Amino acid sequence: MPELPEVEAFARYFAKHALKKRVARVVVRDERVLGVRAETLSRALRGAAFREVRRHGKHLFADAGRQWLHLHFGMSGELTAHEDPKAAPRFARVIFVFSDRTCLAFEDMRLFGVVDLTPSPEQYVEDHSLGPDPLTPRFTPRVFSELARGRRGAVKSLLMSQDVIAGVGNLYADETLYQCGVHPRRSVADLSGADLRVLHRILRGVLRTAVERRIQDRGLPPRWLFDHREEGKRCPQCGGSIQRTAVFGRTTYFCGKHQR
DNA sequence: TTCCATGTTCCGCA
DNA sequence: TTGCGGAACATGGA
Repeated sequence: MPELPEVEAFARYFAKHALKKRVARVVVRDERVLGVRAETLSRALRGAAFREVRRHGKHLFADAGRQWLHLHFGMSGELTAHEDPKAAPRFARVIFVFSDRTCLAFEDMRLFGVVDLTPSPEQYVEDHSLGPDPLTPRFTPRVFSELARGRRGAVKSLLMSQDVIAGVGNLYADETLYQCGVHPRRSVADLSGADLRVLHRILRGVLRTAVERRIQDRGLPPRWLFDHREEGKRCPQCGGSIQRTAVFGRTTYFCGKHQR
C-alpha cells in the first residue's frame, strides 16, 4: 500500500528503530530488490550510523555519511523492526542488523521495491525528474497550476504523474477526485483556476489526514472512498453508485453521481 | 485455475 | 512533444 502517507509512516518508523544506531552488517536475502551490488551496499553501510531520514514522495532516504540509503517500496514493501535478526519474516529481502543486535527488515513480497544508494536525496530527485512533494511548502497552489498548465490528459493522470507531483498513487488519486467531486477522466484543460485551487487544497488535506492516520496505525475515515472501492457499492457521501473503470492503466473507482 | 493487485519502466502509436 | 494503452516485472490471495 505504499503511497506518500504510508512512506511517511515508514520514515517515522525508521527514525524510531534505526536512527543513530551503528550498522553491524547488512543481510541480503534476495538480491532482486537491490539497485547496487550487495557488496557495495554492505561496504557503504557497515560501521556507519544513520544520521537523518528524509522522504520525497514515495521515496525514503537515510543519511549514512558518505552516501544515502534509498528505499522504494514498490507495491508491497514495508519496514519491520525485530529484536533478533533470525526472527525476520519470510519476505524480509534485506535486513539491516545493528550493533545492539536489533534489526530493521525491508520486506517486499512482490519484489517491486528497490534498495540502493544515492549521493543525496536532492541528486536522486533531480536524476529521476521527480516533481515536488505535495506536503512541502514549495508545493503552492501557484506551483500546482503551473504544473497543470498545458496538459491535455485526464486529471487522474496528472495527479499520478511522479514528474508533476511525487507521491500520489492510484488510491490517493481516486480519493482526492472523489472528495473534489471531479470525474477521474475529466480533462485537465477543462479545469478552471478555481478548480485547480480546490484540487490542490483537497489533495493536501487527504494526504495530511492519511499521514496522521497511518502514523497512528489507524484506518482512513469511513466516509472516504477508500473502504468502498467495489463496483456497485453505495457512495457514503451522496448515495450514488460506485463505478469501476480504468484510467492511466489503473483500476479506478469513482461515484457515478457526484463526480463530474 | 484464473484474475487481480497500492508501483515503475519501456515500447509503440496517435 | 505529449500522453496514453499495454506489457512486463514477481508473487500471493480471492
